[in-house]
Amino acid sequence: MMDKPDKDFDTAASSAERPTLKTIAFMTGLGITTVSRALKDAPDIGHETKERVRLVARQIGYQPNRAGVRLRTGKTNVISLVLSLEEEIMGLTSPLVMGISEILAGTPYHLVVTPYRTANNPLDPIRYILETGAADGVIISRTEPRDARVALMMERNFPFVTHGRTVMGLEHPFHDFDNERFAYEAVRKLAERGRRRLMLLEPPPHLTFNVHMRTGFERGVRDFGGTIIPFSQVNLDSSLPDIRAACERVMQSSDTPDGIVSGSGSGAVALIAAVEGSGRRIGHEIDIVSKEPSTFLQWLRPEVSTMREDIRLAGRELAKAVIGRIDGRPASELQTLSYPIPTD
Amino acid sequence: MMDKPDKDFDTAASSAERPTLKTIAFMTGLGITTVSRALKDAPDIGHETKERVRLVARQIGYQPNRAGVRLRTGKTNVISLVLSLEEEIMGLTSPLVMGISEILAGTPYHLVVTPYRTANNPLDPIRYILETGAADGVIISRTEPRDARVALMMERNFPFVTHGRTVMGLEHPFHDFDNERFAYEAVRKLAERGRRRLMLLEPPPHLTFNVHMRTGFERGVRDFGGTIIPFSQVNLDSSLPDIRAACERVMQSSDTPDGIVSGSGSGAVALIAAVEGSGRRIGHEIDIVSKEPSTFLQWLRPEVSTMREDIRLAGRELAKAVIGRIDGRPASELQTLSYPIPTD
DNA sequence: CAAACCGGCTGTATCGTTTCAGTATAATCG
DNA sequence: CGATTATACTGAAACGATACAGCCGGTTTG
Repeated sequence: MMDKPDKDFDTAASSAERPTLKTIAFMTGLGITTVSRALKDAPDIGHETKERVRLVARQIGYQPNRAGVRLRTGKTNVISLVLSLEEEIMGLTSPLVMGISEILAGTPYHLVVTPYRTANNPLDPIRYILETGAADGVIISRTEPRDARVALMMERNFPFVTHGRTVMGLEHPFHDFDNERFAYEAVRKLAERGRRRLMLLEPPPHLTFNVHMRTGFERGVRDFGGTIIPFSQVNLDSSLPDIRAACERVMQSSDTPDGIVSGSGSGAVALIAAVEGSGRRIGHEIDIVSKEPSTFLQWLRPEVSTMREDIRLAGRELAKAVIGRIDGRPASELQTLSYPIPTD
Repeated sequence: MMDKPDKDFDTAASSAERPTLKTIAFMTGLGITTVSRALKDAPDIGHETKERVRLVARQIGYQPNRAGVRLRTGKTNVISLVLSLEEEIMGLTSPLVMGISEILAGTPYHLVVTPYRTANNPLDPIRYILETGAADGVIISRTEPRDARVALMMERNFPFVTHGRTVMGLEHPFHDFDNERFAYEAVRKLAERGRRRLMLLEPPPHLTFNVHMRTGFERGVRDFGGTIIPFSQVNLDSSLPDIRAACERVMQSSDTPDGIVSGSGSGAVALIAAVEGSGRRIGHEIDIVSKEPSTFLQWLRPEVSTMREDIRLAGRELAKAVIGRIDGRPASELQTLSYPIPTD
């Protein structure tokens, strides 16, 4: 039967097993406590001892057991990226994840993706994280002006950062793209081409950047002249076929635009299809300015004027901000804005 | 100074703190062990007792402490998605992550994104996970025919799934898109339009699906007739400007194609730009067939024939496969293929 | 009728780490 | 010189969960 496994020769120095503090303690002849404190550079450990411990630790490739640390201290070394499962529509998740990962790679933090269905309460994942202590910090997007998630995490004093700003008189870390500027510059471009009847494919109304983009748009129209063609039946969250259909309807109405601003690259695709479907040619009867995440439009429709939003950068900034917050830096130092990048 | 925190009224039943087994044990009057075993539906616990425990647990919203479980059992409840930081190029990370999350949402598993730089050894993240026991299962992509990561994980008998197949006589879980079929059908389409001088923008040579796609392409050319215009200076990993430049060169040479197959949507964009830049019109002097991840091309260049690859589905299949493997199901049951989706 | 068995429950040890409250030795002080 | 203090180190307890080896009262068995 020979069932008894010949374990427990692991008094300390076994080689196959993963090294722990105990292993180092045995090898150096020190106590576990001493090793622990030496590795954290505590002031009450002798200099030479620290050196010795560090050397051994490096040699045997010691890495603290995450479960042990987490159980004892509550520190998870996890950053949670909270995403709507439907977010894909905008396809901006890839670069965001990459940007975050890039920063986290140099830290002990792991990135955990925590999804939720927009149908459900977006507070659910936040509650989960708060209640179970699943992460040390959270990154959220689709930020609303009065965002319940922000309120909740502020109240609990939990480190987080938002992709997008809020309007609730609470100081918290954020990174945002200057959508107001984008829209303003977009209108300027259209005006320069003599366009006067302007239309905006806007962000979903409940999200903060809806206000920003519309503000920029309206300010542009005011400053550069023109009229606004309403187009609020659809928004950037609408399906592309819906956007296309809505745009086709407008193009067949009596009140048609000669300039369109699109808040996203994929939205622009639908608009282009609709516009061209109506027999109009971009650059001739009508102009379009779009935000472009990658390099698509620029090549397929050079007539469409674009400005880039660097989402990977956003990821990096967001990661730096949460970590900053976890490290106790004040929120006011962790608020950054990025600007439209010209794509000539 | 009133510094002493009034903790430790937590003998068991405190309400603010997160409930543990101890809490339930106190409330039910049972031992901690009993509660633990009752919740796992162990056979040696009375029926009524189980009911009682379950009821209380549900009432107070008990959730096992992950660190506790992990420390004791080694079970992490983590699935690690190992990604190249440069993978973004193909932009397929979003839907992949969404698909995986969708499945994981119904399980205790969390999704951790583990990045690496392609410059470094792709084995690094695998070694890290293996050595630190950072996950219960791994999902890898950019699979090679003789993939060292696969060999390593098989040897250690560690649960994983590959996005793409290998050719090393080892039976392991995978999900793959039938790129051979895709290329074959692509050639068929071109042939139907009378195209005879065919060119393929192929996957990176070291990845398995390079072989698949080329096999399908070559089989198609053989079956439907035509000649192959070599185009191996660039591949799907090349930058779009590089692809464009290479394609422009070909279009100016004496040996020009009249039909092109593109292994990716973004690659197609570069090809289109080059082709049109050379004065040729798609659908007239030349035809292009492309794989399309989203709905872009179809609308901007309806002349380009496309077939969709459902990456979100891939994410779902991959997630199901790792979990299956973790649950001990044989690899042979966890191998799936998905097929090109016509985009009419 | 003692022995074996069974159902249902529980105490203890353990995973790896950190915190707390020390201890031992040597140096400093009045 | 005894008492204080600093320096360098250490054992025990705890975080929450699970595996293991019991325990106890009652029934079956030979």
